[in-house]
Amino acid sequence: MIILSKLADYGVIIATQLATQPERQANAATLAEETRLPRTTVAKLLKALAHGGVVTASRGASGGYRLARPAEAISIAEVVAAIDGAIGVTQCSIHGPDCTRTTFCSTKPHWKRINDAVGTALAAMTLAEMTPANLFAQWLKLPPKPGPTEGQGAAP
Amino acid sequence: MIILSKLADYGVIIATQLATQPERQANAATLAEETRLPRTTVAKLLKALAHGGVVTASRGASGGYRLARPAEAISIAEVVAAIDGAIGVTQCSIHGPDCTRTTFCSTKPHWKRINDAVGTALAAMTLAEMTPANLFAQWLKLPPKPGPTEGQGAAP
DNA sequence: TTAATTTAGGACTGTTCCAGTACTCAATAA
DNA sequence: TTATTGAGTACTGGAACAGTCCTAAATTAA
Ligand code: SF4
Ligand code: SF4
Repeated sequence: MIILSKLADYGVIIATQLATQPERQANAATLAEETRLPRTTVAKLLKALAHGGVVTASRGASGGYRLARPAEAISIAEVVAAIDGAIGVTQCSIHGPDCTRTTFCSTKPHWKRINDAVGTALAAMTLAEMTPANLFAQWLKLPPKPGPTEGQGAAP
Repeated sequence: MIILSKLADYGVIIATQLATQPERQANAATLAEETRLPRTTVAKLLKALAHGGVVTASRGASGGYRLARPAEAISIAEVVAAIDGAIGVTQCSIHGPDCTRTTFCSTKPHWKRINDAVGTALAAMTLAEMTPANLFAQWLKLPPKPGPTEGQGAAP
């Protein structure tokens, strides 16, 4: 059971690539080469990322994409949501009363806790932490985030 | 982007139904009526749950299913894995070097953290906590998990 | 102005996998 | 024996995914 779709996975790769050189403006073809992904697929994903507000686009000659915000301020959850849509564990977590069982389903109220925990897991990791440079921090066993961390126990 | 498949969702519902009366042995048809799910689908799911070690089956007349262990010792992750297979965020999290990009993928090493966090979220919730009876604890804002088996006593 | 570049926005297609059903075989109790 | 119940497998329709392609619009350079 793989949670992320291939495209969402690739989307994170592309966004991470942009995060390595935040100032540069790269076009779709260049990013495709650097990430070794199909050009057409990269173009499609960048459109979705732009639509989701993760990257900003400039059209025309010498145009391209760059991150809409600093990499530290973009979470993996945002990138994934821009491609695969809102993240939720069950159908009722996203589309509300779309599921016909919503009126009498006994497990429905309990899913919220799991839903929040999963969402937190994806929202806690930023693009900056996905870059290769950040790998050093993990090798050195530095604390992953100096700010609010250790969010294992859900405490709403 | 819905994480759980419908069948996994239904599997948790069925397992939770069994958890409400752990001593009883119920057959597939009865569980289907109680959960208001299609009989054939329930039968299919119970087979998968039995295969995954979540429930034990007794064949023959007056046969049926019951939980393989106390509800407090069965996590949601187990139930989901019994139906949808091993849980992982990316392809490389489960099938290892199946993805052709595994040798040069820059994001691969970072997914582990997210993968663990998601797995923990699903492993932390037990079937006992999914039962309707446990809903009282949340209404009273009691600590979600006082201990492995301490939840039975009535809360003041 | 003209031409080249680059993204925006759909439309399209083949494939895979999900969800549900049906059938036969094996085991058990009355 | 015989009715009951799960085990195992096979099958099908349909939805969603993954990938490609085309035309229009915006921007820059000549
Ligand atoms: S209402 Fe129940 S069956 Fe429907 S999506 Fe929510 S948990 Fe699943
Ligand atoms: S190796 Fe990279 S592209 Fe392949 S599944 Fe892992 S993260 Fe995704």
